[in-house]
Amino acid sequence: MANEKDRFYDPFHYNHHEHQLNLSSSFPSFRDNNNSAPITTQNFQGFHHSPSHHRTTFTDCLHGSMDYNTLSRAFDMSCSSSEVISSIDENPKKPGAGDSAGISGNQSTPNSSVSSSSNEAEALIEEDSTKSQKKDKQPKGCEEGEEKPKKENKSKKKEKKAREPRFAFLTKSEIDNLEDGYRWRKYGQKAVKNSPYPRSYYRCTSQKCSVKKRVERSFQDPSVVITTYEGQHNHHCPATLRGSAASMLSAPPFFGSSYMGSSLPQDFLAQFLPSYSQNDHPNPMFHQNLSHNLHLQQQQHQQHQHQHQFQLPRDYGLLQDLLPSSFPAKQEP
DNA sequence: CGCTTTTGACCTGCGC
DNA sequence: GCGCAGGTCAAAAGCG
Repeated sequence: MANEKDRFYDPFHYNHHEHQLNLSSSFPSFRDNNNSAPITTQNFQGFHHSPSHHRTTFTDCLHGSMDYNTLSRAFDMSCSSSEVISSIDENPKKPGAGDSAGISGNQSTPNSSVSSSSNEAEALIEEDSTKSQKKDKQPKGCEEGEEKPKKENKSKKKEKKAREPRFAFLTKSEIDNLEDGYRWRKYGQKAVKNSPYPRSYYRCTSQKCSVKKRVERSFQDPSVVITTYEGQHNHHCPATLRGSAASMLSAPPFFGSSYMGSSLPQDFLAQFLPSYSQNDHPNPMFHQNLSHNLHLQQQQHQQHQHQHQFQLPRDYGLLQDLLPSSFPAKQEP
């Protein structure tokens, strides 16, 4: 079933000094044509060696059916303020691949040198894609605004409702529910098989917005939070409307203050912005916030390097001080 | 009082 | 068909 979700794109390979995160090794669908060296457990962990710090260090790995919509959706929604280890788009895997693996981690990857987090990322994707393909159920009678018994509703729902695309992030944080500028209401929590950590289900509290997110902690690396967004907000980020601090939230986490002066955002933007024409982005605030934030951050970085210029959310707090020594330092003017 | 969280029950789909 | 696991519902409890 070859729909547009089955298209694969080359992953990003973020090379910054010797740091490289090549999650293509985790995803058989992806191979780096130029640099086949997969990330090893050592260099992956070295990259993230700081223990349980809240950092904004987007590394890379936009992956899977990574088209513009997915990206923009991710940028709009994934305002996680902690260290984003990887962002993963829904990856429809070939059928027959171990669906049961889920995030249980009992699957074997072709490349044994991938990090555990990468393994788990793959597992997550696998779970997402396969589940979303095979159980496209949305047994919500309440959405139609009618009060009917559940069974009646469900028996009616014969036709499969297309599931919203998902976008998952691995985030290194001690905080489970990361601030992303949107308001969420928790509607469920489930124990995850083979994991001591539960999975929480959240819905956007905005009316008519059906975006959901799942938050769970990696059982392999408890410092990693796996956040999976599903759907696209049909409204502005509430925090965006409340000043510059919030406006940061509307930009992706790697535009945060941690990277001021670093080349990563610029490099990253150089890859991305051509496809992000201002006219195209569904969220008019995106570019405004993005350019505004970058400009503001550069200005303030030069003037007040050691001060926090924004009213950052709780997990932004330590950003300035917590960059690992192995990470490229901010360029002093 | 209104909103959010908790939590047990329920539903659905898949594998065996 | 049954059991399992993921996902959702909704009443109750909690909170500001």
